[in-house]
Amino acid sequence: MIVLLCVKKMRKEGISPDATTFVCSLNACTDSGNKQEGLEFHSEIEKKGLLNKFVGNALVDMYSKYGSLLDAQNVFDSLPNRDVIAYNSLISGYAELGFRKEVFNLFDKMQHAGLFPNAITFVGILKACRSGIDPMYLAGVHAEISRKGLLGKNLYVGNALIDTYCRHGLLVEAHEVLESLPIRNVISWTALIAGYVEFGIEEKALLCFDHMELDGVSANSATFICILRACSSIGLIIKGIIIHAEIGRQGVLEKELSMSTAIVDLYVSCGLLGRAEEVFDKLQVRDLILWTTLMDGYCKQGYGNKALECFRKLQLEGFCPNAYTYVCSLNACGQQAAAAEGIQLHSKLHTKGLVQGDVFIGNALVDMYAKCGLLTKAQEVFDNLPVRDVVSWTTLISAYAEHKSGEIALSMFEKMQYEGTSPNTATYICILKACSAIGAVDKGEDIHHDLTFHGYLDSNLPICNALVNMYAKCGSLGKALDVFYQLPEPDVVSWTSLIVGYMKVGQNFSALHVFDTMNRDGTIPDPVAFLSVLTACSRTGVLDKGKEYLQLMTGEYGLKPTLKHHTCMAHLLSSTGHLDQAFSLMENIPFRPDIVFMHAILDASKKWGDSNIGRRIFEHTQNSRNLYPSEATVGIPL
DNA sequence: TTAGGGTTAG
Repeated sequence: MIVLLCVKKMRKEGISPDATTFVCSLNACTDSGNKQEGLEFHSEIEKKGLLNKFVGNALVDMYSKYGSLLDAQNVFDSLPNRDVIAYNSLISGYAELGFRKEVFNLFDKMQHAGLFPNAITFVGILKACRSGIDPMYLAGVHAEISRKGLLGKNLYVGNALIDTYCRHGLLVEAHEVLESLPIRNVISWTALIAGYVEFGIEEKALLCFDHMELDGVSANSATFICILRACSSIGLIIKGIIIHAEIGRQGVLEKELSMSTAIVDLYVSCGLLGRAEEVFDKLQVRDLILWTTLMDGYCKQGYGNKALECFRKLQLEGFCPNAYTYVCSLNACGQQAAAAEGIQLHSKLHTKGLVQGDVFIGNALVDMYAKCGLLTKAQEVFDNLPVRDVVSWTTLISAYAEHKSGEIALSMFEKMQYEGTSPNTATYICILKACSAIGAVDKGEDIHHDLTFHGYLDSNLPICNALVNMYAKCGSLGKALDVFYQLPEPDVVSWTSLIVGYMKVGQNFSALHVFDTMNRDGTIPDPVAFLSVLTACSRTGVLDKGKEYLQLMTGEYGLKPTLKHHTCMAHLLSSTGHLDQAFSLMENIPFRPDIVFMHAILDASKKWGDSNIGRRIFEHTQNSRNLYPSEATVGIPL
């Protein structure tokens, strides 16, 4: 800005800018993004015939940085002699926007012209290699950089190489490059940490962060943002709070909104809504990304209503929702089964042309309709999508699997592959769920073979769990056990699937035994595991054990029982003749009992011939709403 | 006087 003011002052004093003045002015325009003034300088330069090598290069650089690649190319083509700097400027411009072919053409051309690519050229080449290239090619570029001895001398090249490897998920290679560098700075470390976070290897990201500090390199805001994201993803709230305090000490928090966004994301993702709101409310300036982050967090925590409230508020504050915001609002509508609001959003998105224009929005719409139970609408939106990706298909398959249309889910799974889309982890989990819902164990076995063939079972615990669960629910306990015993480290989901498997074939005492084995094994039970073991208790009528497990759940593990847990206990109490205790449970739990709960007691009161309890239940029912007829039974669904 | 690296919601 100061440069441009100086030039103005110069002109007032009657001094004409020369080529050097123009170079400085063009750079000032480039840095400040002052496009209009840059264009004016360009035409003045042309008029005055001041286009020398330096001015030309500054122009190429300016247009490249503006992303006006046609203009950059035109200036470049008009230069009588192009040096390495001209090539590098244009290469960087094309690389920034992902025009790989142009970058590689220029790279060849400069060498044919007898020019030697330098470190800066390779930074551009690496940027062009961020996506869409064979990793083998990247290894070749790496070899060439090493051969030229550029890695030891120039930190920029090393850092760009780390980043490029990371973007391909080649984290071992990226880490090796970092280790091999004679000097590393905060950017080298941050690039690697970002890579680990992006590919879900948060533990390694955190190790790198510690290593970096031991190396004497201080984190900056970019590093903090990455590490906060790691904490948020794996729910490492204590570490997150420590980082938050550290950021506060360094006083960098107020400067960057993106850092506050990462902190809000951390708290909301770890369920500390109060803290998230506190940080959010204190901010003087807010942007759409911050609002959307809060909305997304609310959705993930199951507060779709709060997310929709945000959606209204942010618009009142004058923000115009973008595709991300709409995706979050659609998620919230689905979660709340708010069909009316969802339909309203759909028509708005349709008017804006976003339904056809953005596959994420299309997918979110399919999901919203599915979650609202409007499967015909979901199918209709899906059919009209101009592009369908694996997420579109998986959303639809999941919709049918969830709504007891396992057969349709299976046929969609076939159609998806026929139309050339390969299933991913999420698709396989959905389709295995569909198989278990309709007892299609044969189809499940076919999928098992596919999964083995594609090597999924060696490393993918969620898929293995879905397989154990599918065999268990289909009553093929032996096959469920076969998969289970192959698992190097079964988790609570694997164990719970096995418990369900034993119950499915009526071996309820064995189910209890599995739970005890899991506990001895050191696997921490979750609410679903407790629901499964309480179901087994209620089926076998072992009241003492049931009370023991509930005590374990609330005492040792500090978990809050849900209505379903209480329903198991009510069933257990009443079926063992303790109707009074069951009734008092009903009166004392912090939930309104549903029809399943009522039936659990009513059935037993018939069995024990206690019409008095029956009457009391009936009276209680009269006072309760929400007692729709239900197909649900006591405990975990088998 | 001209070229270069990491972070920010689906």
